[in-house]
Amino acid sequence: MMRGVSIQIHSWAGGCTLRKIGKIRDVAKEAGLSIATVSRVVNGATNVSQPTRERVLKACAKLDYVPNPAARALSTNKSRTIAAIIPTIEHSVFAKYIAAIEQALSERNYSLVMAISNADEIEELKAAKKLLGMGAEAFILTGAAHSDELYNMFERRSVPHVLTSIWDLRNTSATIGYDNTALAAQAVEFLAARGHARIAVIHGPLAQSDRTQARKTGALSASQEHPALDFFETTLNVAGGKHAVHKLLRSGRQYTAILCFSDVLALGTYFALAQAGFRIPDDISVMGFDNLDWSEHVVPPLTTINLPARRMGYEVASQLVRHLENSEPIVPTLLSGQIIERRSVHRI
Amino acid sequence: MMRGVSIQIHSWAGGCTLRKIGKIRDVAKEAGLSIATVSRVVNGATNVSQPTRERVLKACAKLDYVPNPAARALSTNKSRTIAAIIPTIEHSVFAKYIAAIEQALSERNYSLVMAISNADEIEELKAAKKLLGMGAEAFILTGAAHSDELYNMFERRSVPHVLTSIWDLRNTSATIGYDNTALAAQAVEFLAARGHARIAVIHGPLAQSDRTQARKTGALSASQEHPALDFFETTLNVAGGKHAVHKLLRSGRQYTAILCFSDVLALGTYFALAQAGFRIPDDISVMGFDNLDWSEHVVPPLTTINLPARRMGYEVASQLVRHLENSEPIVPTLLSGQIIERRSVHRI
DNA sequence: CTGTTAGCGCATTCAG
DNA sequence: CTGAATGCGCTAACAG
Repeated sequence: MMRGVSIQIHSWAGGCTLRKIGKIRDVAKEAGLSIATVSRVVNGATNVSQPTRERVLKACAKLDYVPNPAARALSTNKSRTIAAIIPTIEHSVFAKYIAAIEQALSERNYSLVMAISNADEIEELKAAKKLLGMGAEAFILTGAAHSDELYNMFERRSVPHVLTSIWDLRNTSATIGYDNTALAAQAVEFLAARGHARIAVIHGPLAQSDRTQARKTGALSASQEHPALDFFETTLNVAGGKHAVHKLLRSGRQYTAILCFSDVLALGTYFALAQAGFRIPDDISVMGFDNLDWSEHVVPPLTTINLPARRMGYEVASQLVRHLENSEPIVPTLLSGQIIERRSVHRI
Repeated sequence: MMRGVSIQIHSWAGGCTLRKIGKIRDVAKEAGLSIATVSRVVNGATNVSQPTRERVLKACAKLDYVPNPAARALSTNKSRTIAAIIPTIEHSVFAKYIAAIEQALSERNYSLVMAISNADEIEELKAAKKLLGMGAEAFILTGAAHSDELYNMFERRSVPHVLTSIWDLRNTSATIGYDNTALAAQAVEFLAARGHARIAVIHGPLAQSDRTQARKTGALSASQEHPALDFFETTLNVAGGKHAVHKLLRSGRQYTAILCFSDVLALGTYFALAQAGFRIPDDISVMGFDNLDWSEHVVPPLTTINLPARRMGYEVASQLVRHLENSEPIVPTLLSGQIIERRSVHRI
């Protein structure tokens, strides 16, 4: 191993005086104190006299001292790193959610390592192993459907983890999220209350998402024969929404409303309907799920269900940090979503 | 410090036999070999006999051995962590880009730590310091506009970094991206070639984005009085696109085409135009920038400029890893974007 | 091919 | 309030 030799091949680094970046020992020498004292002030211990503290701080500044995170992690057995595994980050509510987690973690001086599982349990397991092997202290997962091996690994190593985007007390892992079942039921009731008796429901792949499954269950529980519900499964993107509408139109059945289990699908629905010459909400009502930032700006503004994505990210991150730092238990938390009534649903 | 004591308060962890997770010494003991040998096979050294290797592997499996990343990082002075700072992750091409980086890094057993700067140099600097203090070995930035202090920090510590989403050889830092100026010029030429003589250009905040500035420069350079260009600055989201169109309509000038410097703005444009009773492209043409995944599914399908976001993410990640591992230089790379002609632009 | 050993940089006892 | 000494778990010389 070449110790102390730093190779430098960046053309942009030429011509500058590169003082050596200080380690804790250098700072101690510079300040004429011991490394223990330096460590104390750097870590905010209170048992250091004010003059000493200032001497150390000055030395730190002079040497541009940044504690080596690996050494610190090795010594404390804490990496200050939390992992999040999400099914996808593109065109979805997850971007919002991840942004919130990142921010909350950042404020607490933690870092986020992220992996994308593509809604695949095997990929997820692989990612989790890698993340663990990179020092993640805790995991944020989406939904409750994960491989047994993943759960076993967490259990075996006592890795704190929380399940998000769902609300399911049957689960033994801590859960912070919203109740997809109840929310979908509310959506159906909302539509029924406005006189819709035959509703087409467009949703993403059931096999890949227990959130979608929960929503379907909820919709079904709210209908009980009335209103009549027909389900159309499709891919979870704008194209999928369009295809589903085409199919639904060809089915020949007369729907007065379309409920989409994602705003992205609703956007596709808007375009397919426009193409087919239907006006929203006069000819047919459309309702979404997610309340993405553009949902209120489509025409007509989309009636949808607001999901507390930001709040969820914030809550998960802060609870996990509290747990890691003070061993506070993770308290299962139900966050509320709500129907945002705009202009895309008509009363019949 | 409490060493070796792992606190466990997860209700879900009860009832399972928690064998102690092995360290390298435990594995060595289990296999009846030295820790050096274990280290060798774990790190894929070739100078280990096959039988020995197998004994080690078996012991690793038995003890569920995962090398401690902090110890490894401390010893090798390498964290296998790369940082990316992006302006935003929501509703944008950055989600796609980050997904690509994550994937490429993941394949090489690196991890990505991400921060969101909200297009603010001060926030960015703060984030970079934190990320550095968390062990990031290299940085991926967006654009070329960064605080001097950030550049100095990188120079002083010899931190490899690459600027992305732009192409600017005047810059001293390595750059991997696309040529916003040229692409915007092409867009204007494309429109001009189809007979558009008066074009409204809608774009996001210039002050926050040198990419937007470059696009404006490019558009201007391609017009030279003809076609006539009017610029409308707005917020970079669907609402912004709508507002800009409202303003542009109120201006009273007759535009035959609207060029949006982002597909997100184009989406807002679609809705504003629909609201105002204009048909695309019969009454007015619309062109975008980004080629987001839904762009081909809006109605009419959006003519736009494809940005190589995925390829860029992949390229940056792999070059950075090669640089870190083999000291290969980062080669400035221009990736090509191209006009995707669909149905939203009319020939006059 | 395998084992012994010396740090990596830091936090934290334990003395003083 | 401050300092000296120990070890976190691992990699990489170096010896055999």
